[in-house]
Amino acid sequence: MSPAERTRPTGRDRLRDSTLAGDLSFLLARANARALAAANTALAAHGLKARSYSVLALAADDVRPTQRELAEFLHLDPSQVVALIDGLEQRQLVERHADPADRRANVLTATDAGRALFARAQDAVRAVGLDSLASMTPRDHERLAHLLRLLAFPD
Amino acid sequence: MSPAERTRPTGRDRLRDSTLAGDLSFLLARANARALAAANTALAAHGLKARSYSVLALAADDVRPTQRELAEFLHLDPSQVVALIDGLEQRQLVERHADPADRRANVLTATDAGRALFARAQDAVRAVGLDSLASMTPRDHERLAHLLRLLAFPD
DNA sequence: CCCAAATAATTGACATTCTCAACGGTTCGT
DNA sequence: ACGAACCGTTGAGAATGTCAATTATTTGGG
Repeated sequence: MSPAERTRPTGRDRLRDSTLAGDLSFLLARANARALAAANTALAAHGLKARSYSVLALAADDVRPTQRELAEFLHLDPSQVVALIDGLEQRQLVERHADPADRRANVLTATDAGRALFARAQDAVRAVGLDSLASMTPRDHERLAHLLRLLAFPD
Repeated sequence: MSPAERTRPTGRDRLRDSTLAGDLSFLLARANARALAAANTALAAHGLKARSYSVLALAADDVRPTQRELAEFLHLDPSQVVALIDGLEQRQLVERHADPADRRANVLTATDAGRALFARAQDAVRAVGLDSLASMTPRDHERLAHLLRLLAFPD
């Protein structure tokens, strides 16, 4: 143990005791950064990232979203959705279908291969997700989800 | 009301009922995206972004962090911290001080102007932050902070 | 019905941010 | 004393974010 660690708080603790560390937005950002990093490493083996995983998840869930709906839901620019879907479509994981009700819009669906890959990717994400949440009771987990929903969907 | 809205769930609701929408990581990402956007628009008037605001906050809070500590705490690459501090230092808001205990390290402090700007920026952030949290009781607010801390600082 | 305005997807340009590798100066362990 | 590890810095290249313009389609008002 170094002298500094005995005589005064270590740098890590000084930062954790800071005003910023008590700020909800900061905690949100840091928790998200951690979850994102964990998810991305888990998904890398399947050739996915958090973004493409989210798109694939919605396509595989029979939500049949249009690209605009995806953009709003994932907080992305419509042009980013184009690139995202291009990548998945080239890998034959998803398909664009012209919406019969509005031929401007494309409805996104998953192929069988897309559903299969998503199932595997979901398992991988769940496996690492447990690391951080193992110490949290199911009750707290549900509480957290509820409170986050209030922030994620305020209206 | 359009026929589609009466006969089946609207696109927005279909997405919110999806499996992905129940995922904690997704809620975290979306809540963070919203908070970040709100903070950034509030900070723009002061020439700050969430990142530079965070750095300034720690400098103004007498935490005296080194650049490496900042990088770890904010989940940034050390090279990004350099650019961030360069910007703040050129505006005379913060100062780099060689750490007497370790001359490789720079300790960051805030100038009087930096503290003054931070105080104003903090007010601006608080003003918009209340919008999303107004419907949340102080009790829930504290619960959420506690649960997020578990995810943000797992060790 | 017709036309202007609004909307969905796409493209391309540009800025910002992320990620890495390399380097000089400093400290640490042995 | 010496090699390994570490801090800050620089620079390059990839990935992401942001925005304007374009085409095709829908919508609403006259």
